[in-house]
Amino acid sequence: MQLQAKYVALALLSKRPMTGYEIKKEFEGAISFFFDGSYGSVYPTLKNLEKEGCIEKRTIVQQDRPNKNEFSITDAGREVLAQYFEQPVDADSVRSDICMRLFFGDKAGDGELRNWMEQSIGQHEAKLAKLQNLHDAYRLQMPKHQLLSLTVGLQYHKGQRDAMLECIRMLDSFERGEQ
Amino acid sequence: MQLQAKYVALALLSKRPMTGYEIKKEFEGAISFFFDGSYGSVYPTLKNLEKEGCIEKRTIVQQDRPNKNEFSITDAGREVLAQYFEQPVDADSVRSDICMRLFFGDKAGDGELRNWMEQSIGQHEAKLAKLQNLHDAYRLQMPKHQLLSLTVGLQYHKGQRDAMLECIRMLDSFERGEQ
DNA sequence: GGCTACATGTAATGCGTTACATGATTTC
DNA sequence: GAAATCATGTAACGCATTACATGTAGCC
Repeated sequence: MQLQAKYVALALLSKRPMTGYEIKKEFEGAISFFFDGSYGSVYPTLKNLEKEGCIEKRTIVQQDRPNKNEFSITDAGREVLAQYFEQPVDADSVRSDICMRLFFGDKAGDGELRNWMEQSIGQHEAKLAKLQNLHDAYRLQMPKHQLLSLTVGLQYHKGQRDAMLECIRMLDSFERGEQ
Repeated sequence: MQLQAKYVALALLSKRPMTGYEIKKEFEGAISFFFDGSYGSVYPTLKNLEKEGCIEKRTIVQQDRPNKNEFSITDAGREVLAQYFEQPVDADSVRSDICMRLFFGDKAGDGELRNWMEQSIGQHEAKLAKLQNLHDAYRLQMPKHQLLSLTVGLQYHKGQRDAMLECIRMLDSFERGEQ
């Protein structure tokens, strides 16, 4: 059983009822470290979950804004979520373009390799800043397990940024002929 | 342009001609850190690449073994690969079941959380051992950029393992009431 | 006047997974 | 005798992505 939008949505709805729009917002916060999904995955996922009886829709009419569809989890949904948590932990899956480029970058010059690594460093630092903000802003109200998850995310981006910096140093030393 | 089986296969074939079976083997080695794919993705991918003129098939008849289909990259394929490398670096994508469980694990007991983290530690250590073996065995023959990629992979698994250990310590201190 | 936030969805397409299907040879 | 390695593929299905499509309200 792998991590998919379905379970993340269900887990969010187990805290409180939400709209698709709000779920997507959550995907962009602390969750963005371990999962990401677009509207194109959120709405179809909700539709399926509703069809399966895992969630229920309630339409909230608004005059000044577009109407909302608010979903709440059902007992069946809670059961599906519980079954997910009973499964063995699935290994993390990583897809890394930068590593692909490092691995196969024999035809790229050192300048290009360096440029790629700097792009990657920028990406990790942006995410780091985001997670750090969340951490600083909500540390005190956040349930302890959420803090644990954030810790892992912070570690990941720090570790990858540092690994890139280390690689740049390695490149430098290669250039100086210290093979 | 995201990292997909297509580009990994093309990059492997840019080094030397290979069969689908060999490509799958490569997926299980150092590449496994940044990409993974099953036979069900390898063979259809090769078929598509051939249809697009990016690779060429040569059947090698063997008497004692099943026949092989060996693929080599064409100029068109080299061009497609070069275009891939010209794109901006795509951010790494991570999907982490363990972080999902930490984030939403409010209903799980501390024992369960700990058990999950230990599973995760085991997974990272297994990968670590594999990459470390590759590193030790081929460090001297390996091109420098492949070494860089391995460095990043090692860092990742070490970092995640250590983050899990840190989380276990945090759990302990929560338990002792040091909120 | 333009951008952002709010709010929902569909259609086409692509990519990948799992399971199925086969079968010889070599090694323990 | 059993298991692993070599070797190739298909079919069904599921999940996700991208782009499209629409429209208001409030802020700068």
